[in-house]
Amino acid sequence: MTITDGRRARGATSRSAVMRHAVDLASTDGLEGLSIGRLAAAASMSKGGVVALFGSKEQLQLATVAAACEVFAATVVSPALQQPRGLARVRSLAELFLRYSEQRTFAGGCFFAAASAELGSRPGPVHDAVAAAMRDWHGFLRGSIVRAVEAGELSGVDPEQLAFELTALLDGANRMSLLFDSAEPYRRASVAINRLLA
Amino acid sequence: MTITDGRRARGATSRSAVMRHAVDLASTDGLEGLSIGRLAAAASMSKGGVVALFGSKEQLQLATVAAACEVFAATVVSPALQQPRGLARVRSLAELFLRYSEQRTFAGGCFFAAASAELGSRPGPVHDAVAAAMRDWHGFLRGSIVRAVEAGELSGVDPEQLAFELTALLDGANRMSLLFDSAEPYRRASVAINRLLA
DNA sequence: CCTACCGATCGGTAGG
DNA sequence: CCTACCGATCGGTAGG
Repeated sequence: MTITDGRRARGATSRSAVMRHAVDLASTDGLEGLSIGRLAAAASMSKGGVVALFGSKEQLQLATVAAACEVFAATVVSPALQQPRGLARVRSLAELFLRYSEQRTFAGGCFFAAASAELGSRPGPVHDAVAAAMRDWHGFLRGSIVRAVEAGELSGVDPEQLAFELTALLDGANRMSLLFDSAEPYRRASVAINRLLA
Repeated sequence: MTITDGRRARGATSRSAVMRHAVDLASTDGLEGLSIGRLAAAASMSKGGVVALFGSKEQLQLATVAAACEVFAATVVSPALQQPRGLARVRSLAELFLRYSEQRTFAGGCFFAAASAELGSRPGPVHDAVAAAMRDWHGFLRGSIVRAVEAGELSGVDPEQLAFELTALLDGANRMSLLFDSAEPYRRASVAINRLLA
């Protein structure tokens, strides 16, 4: 027996439409700066409508983090899966991340860099969701490095240590590019990463 | 002829007392989240009093950035000047930065990491003040590296490139330690920095 | 999904 | 430095 609930289908469509605005607003103004009123205005909707869709600001923030995860997965992780396991995939992940940041997939640069800086020292469910997303990403990167080590393409390497250094360089390039409005940090990061993966 | 303006002297004392609270609030809640009302409450003062001392929120933010610069200079830069020019000073700067972050000199970790992430994509005088502070710090680090190269203590090194990599590792350690509430990133950063400076 | 409304807080001003 | 106040906006509720 199929339930044909038109309201639920419309709700899902509305949610994803509003979500696009939410992710953009949060990437520039932060998850705390993402207000229900301004989001409603951006989505040409009433405040009550946004509240009806998401319930509370915290749930809106959690939905926004989840939506950003999907964008990140589609932009960085999925394309890298087209590459064979091992060093090629590690290189691909680094390059795709730099492109994702440089092309300003999110208006305010890497969504997770902004979110983790904003929530780094404030406990709560939203902090935990951001930390979990970062853990997933680090874990995926580290796993990819492990494959490269197993294949003998990287020798004398501690995967955890290399994962730390790669993410530091990727995030550093994102931050400095935003702060100084320059593309040079991306080239600096590439140079360092190529040396680490040589 | 000496001007003895008791009000001005009292104003300066009050300002620096309020400033200490402002820097702490901004390091956890961000420069935008630093509200005049909560700062007044933290300093046991009326809102009007805070406004009288600083004039506007933007001027309060600028004063807060300046105060954070002084703390950073006293905690990281000045002690490093005790070391002789060259590689010893570069090592000292890196170690002092990691200690400054790990000891939570600011409640929310490195003040400038938080501020630059928050204001990275929002133009204005406060953004410019933060960017200028970061530029000074990078310039000092790069200059210290140049001395080490000139002294023959670092060979085959591009100072600009090395400065980028060091700051990426230092900021990366700060961010990951805050996000995951762990001291491990500091050890990872030390390992990488020791290799770069070997 | 809407309108209408709630109490709280925002940055800032007036006047002393 | 204070009190008293301004209009705007905040997150959220009520009722439909």
